[in-house]
Amino acid sequence: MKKGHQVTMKEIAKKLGVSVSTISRALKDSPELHPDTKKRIVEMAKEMNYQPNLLAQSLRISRTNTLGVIVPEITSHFFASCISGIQDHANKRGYNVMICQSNETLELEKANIRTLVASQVDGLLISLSRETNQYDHLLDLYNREIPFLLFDRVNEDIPVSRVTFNDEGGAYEVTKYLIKTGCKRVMYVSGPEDLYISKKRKEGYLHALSEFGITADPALVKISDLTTEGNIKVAQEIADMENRPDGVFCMIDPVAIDILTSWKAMGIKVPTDMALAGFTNNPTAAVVEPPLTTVAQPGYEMGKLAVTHLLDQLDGQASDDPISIVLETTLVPRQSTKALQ
Amino acid sequence: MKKGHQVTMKEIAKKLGVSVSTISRALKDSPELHPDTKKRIVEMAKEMNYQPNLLAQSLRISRTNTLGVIVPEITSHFFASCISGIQDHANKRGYNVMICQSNETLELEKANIRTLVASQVDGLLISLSRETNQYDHLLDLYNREIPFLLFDRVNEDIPVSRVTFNDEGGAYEVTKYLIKTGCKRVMYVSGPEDLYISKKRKEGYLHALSEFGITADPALVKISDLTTEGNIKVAQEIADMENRPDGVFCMIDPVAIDILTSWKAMGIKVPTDMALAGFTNNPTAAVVEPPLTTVAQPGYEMGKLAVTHLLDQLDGQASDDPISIVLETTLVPRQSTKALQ
DNA sequence: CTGAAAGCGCTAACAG
DNA sequence: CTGTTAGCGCTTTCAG
Repeated sequence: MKKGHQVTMKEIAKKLGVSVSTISRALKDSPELHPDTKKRIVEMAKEMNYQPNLLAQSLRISRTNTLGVIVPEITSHFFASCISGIQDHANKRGYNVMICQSNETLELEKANIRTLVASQVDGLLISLSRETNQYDHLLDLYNREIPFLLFDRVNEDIPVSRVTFNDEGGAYEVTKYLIKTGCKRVMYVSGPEDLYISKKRKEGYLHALSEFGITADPALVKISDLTTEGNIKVAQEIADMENRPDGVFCMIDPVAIDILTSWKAMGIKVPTDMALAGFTNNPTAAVVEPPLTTVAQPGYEMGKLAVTHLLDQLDGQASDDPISIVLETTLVPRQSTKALQ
Repeated sequence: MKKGHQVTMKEIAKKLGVSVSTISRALKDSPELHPDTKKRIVEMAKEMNYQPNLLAQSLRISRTNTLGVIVPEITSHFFASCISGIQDHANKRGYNVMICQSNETLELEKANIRTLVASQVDGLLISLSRETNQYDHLLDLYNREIPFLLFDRVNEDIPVSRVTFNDEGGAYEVTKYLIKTGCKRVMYVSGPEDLYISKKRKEGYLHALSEFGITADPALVKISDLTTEGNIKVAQEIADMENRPDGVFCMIDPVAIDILTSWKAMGIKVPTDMALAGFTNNPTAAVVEPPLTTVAQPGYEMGKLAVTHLLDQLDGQASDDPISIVLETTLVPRQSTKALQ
């Protein structure tokens, strides 16, 4: 299939007997131009259904007005919300967005960066894959002075702006809530330990424990690989414990939901036998039975802040010095935990 | 913030004392080139960390190897799955993807098309917004011979390939299932009547009724505007009916879930008082209580088929004549309906 | 086997 | 106010 012909400035110029530069000027509403010729040109352009070739324009002005976005998984509701926020606010400022997903692999993350850079995007918004434990590709971006920032899944060693949630604070709040609703032995189900959020949320968990004078018990921290199978395994392990926890805080909602489902099948009641809480506030969290207590992370807002900061840097409204933007989370109490007294 | 300098072929040429065309040939592994010079060039390119400028390349060969995708809503799990399928398979064939969302508005749909076309994408994959009831922008694409196809939210009057689900068949199956599990009065809760899927699924619903010799009762078709408020209103109306249905098939899962939630609050039991079924198989459908009987639509697969067909057309492996690809759906029986006897 | 030259569509000095 | 010219980075004839 071959694309049909696109009208160019040259053709308008020929038809009107003027030069291409005049066309160019007329179409960008240059002041130094006779109003009449301008009018003639604009009308003719419309009549011929002229559409500028952004490729040529970008090549010429060496700016594409396009940003690249890399997320681990587009089908995750949270990342989809981020993208939505990024796109809306990029468009608002005249920018387009190219979205890629790394499918949680370092290899694709690198490949995505390569093609986005080759496509001459003006900047990049990146959320790291789970696999990413080495950062040459990011340092390379940094060294080549390609503007980018990290959001949500960040690394703190790269001298670049990042947008994160107050993960520690959110985890602290939910753990505190579990304790205040009567839990004496609160467990934390973490993801792989090298993940940024695994660490941060554990810090919040530990912080809450210590605040209530509870000694952290290593038996009350479990690690899931975050697959459904892994989550089910953890659910089983907890059920098998001689001295079960009475409250379980899971690093992310899907873990909590898998555990909830497993427990249901085993006849374990939530929250009476054990209370359960998650993190993220996925749509599913609201509809499971019982509805899941969790911590809301406004993804759209994160996307908006991230893209706004990057664009501010690009057009000089913000300093190039890296900053860290931290969004607050909100505890969403539901029925998977007991009520406050 | 200014982007750092990017290495160009010119610079490699100067450093090596050869011409730019030689660099170009070496980098695309042209056979008519001395192996030694080729090797020297490739090594130098790597050393200098050369990255081709896709913009310049695309302008020259008038092909971008980029496809544009427009979906109504990126945060919908179904569309996110489609995008995922599109992206994976586009990448596999050396294409990039630019994703846009119309936010269910005609205006943004048009604007998205305009910028994607201006960006010289090689083709477009479009799923129409709910608002789209006029098709000039698509006919324009058609007249300008820009390759595109429609998927899921399609219009049948545009002479262009489309990829859809067998909506009628899916609706037929689920209605039949409701009848076979004992429902005598099955209701259909539709979306706005001009929507393609509203019509198709209604056809399937009516087909099943007639097959069982049941006369369609206009009181057993309700229309929701698909907002949560609208859905709740419908739930209330059903509850208020003197002669309630005993089975309700909703056009999409969110409607069913909102109704389920409303009914729960009113003390109506599902499926004993009324059975309930949806369509799409959203992640939430599996976790509500009771789990929702629904019809699965493999979004990833749809994306894959759509992009594969478009790329086949682009590189001549498939005819340019429009075809209609219809994917089958799968009934997913769960506990929101009674069991088969 | 390699180089020179033209040109993709556009913008931006520089002249007039 | 408008045209001429050069060139963004790359590919591709056409010569040699």
